[in-house]
Amino acid sequence: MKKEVVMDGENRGSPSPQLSEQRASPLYLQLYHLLRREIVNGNWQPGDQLPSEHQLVDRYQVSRATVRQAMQELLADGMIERKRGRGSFVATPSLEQNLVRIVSFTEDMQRRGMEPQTRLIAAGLMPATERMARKLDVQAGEKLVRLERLRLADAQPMSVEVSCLVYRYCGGILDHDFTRNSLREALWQQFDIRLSRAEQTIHAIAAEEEMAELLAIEPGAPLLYIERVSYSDYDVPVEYLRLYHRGDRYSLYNDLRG
Amino acid sequence: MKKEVVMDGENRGSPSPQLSEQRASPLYLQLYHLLRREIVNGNWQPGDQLPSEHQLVDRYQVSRATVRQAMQELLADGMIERKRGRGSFVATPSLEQNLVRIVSFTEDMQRRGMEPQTRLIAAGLMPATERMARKLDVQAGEKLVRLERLRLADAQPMSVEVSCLVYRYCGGILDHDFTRNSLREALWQQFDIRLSRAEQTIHAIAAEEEMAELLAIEPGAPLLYIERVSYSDYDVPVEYLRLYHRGDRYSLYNDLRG
DNA sequence: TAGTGGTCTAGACCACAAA
DNA sequence: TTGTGGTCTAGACCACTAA
Repeated sequence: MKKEVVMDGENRGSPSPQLSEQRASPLYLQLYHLLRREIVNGNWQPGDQLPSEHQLVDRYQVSRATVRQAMQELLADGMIERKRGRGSFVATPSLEQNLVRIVSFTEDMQRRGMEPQTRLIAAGLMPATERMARKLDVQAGEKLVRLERLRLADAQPMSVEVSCLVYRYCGGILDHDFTRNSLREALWQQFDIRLSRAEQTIHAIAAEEEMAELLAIEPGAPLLYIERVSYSDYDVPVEYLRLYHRGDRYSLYNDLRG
Repeated sequence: MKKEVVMDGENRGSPSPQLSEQRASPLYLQLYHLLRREIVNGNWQPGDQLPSEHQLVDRYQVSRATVRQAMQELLADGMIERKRGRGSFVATPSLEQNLVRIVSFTEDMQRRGMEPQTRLIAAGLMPATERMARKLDVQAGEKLVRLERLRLADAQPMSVEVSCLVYRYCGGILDHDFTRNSLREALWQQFDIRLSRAEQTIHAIAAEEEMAELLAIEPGAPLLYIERVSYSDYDVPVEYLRLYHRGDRYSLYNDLRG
């Protein structure tokens, strides 16, 4: 860098044309989000080469270490691959990612080479049960939005998703067409709520009669059942989601360290 | 650092008393493994404070960035927590770790606050089936060690583990007492094989009659079924493992990024 | 106030891949 | 030979915690 300005916390020497000088968040995180957006929005496709570290240093006027830290985050997300001597490339999305990132059903099915489709089973309001209230950190009885959708892959039932959202945060969300648009998208665009992280548990359960009928399987057939609580930027629980995946059609994949 | 020696790749100025000067592996990885060992061996207990970055810099004569890189790896493993202004601490093992690291049944159960126990169902040799051969990258019919164990928690059946190992790599392993000692331990001590990573898939299946009997459940009851291939340091597949967990007693947990 | 981890810079040498 | 990412150093300022 050509800056001779001493860093003083207020102004570290006009960081870049595009990274905020207000230091709302660390430079490496700003750069991370900026690059991530290019990938998520599809501006950069799987296999595409990212700008080199050197180019990013030049373009955003930050040090190489800062660029590398941003890249490291993308790597941890599984969004890029890096090859010494060659460069950094947008990763081909893998099945593993649905145990690392929050992935939409549509995206998930496309990776599996299947045609996704959605049917709305039910949409309405309900009071929070004890269990839901605990998970969402609200009072029992608090008004929730309940959304039940059947997901199909290649025209065959794959999963049932039951979403429960805190009404207080996203009242008008029921106006949305959930068979066409993603719930996450709606939360973001209409209510400025970004789901920044989630916690989930994974179980094997037997299908109850009602669920079996929806999924076109025998009652008692095994389901991969996932319970997930998603949190906003401010670490407030926003959604309590239950996923019922057909055991004969759906599985998860991941890597372990030794 | 007080070195005025210029780094030249052969000798970067006698790095430290305890980190190899031969640069067999990067300094930060050596330090990572060194610290990791202290934790895995139980020399440092959950909640214990690790030496500060500054102390590690002094002790091992490396730069702070190198220390931080080692710490970063431990953090990614979920083995430590770091608190600004306080220090780094050995993490209390969480249930999440069995989706991040290879965790022994014993360790897993202790985290769940249960008493682990093992019964040997079968141990012997068998020829590799087509499927196994593919997974282990050997010829179909190649001699494998097969090990079947029933795992109990609080004296109740929890899981069945079926291990298949390439006989060529670890012939004499059957002499081991697998109800008392871990398979990983034996591979390491007797054959110098370290399982450095693994790939797994997670399914929900219905218990077959035989499995149901072992696990003391009804035939058809849901199982969390995991298929795992573990690789050695040299990225050679060593073990093909099948885990059958009782759906009513066992579940997995993990965090997602937004 | 002293000590911790978090962020950032500027610059170096390295191994690796491709032309 | 050039350009890439991988490793490493030395030193700086910051925010946070606890005494």
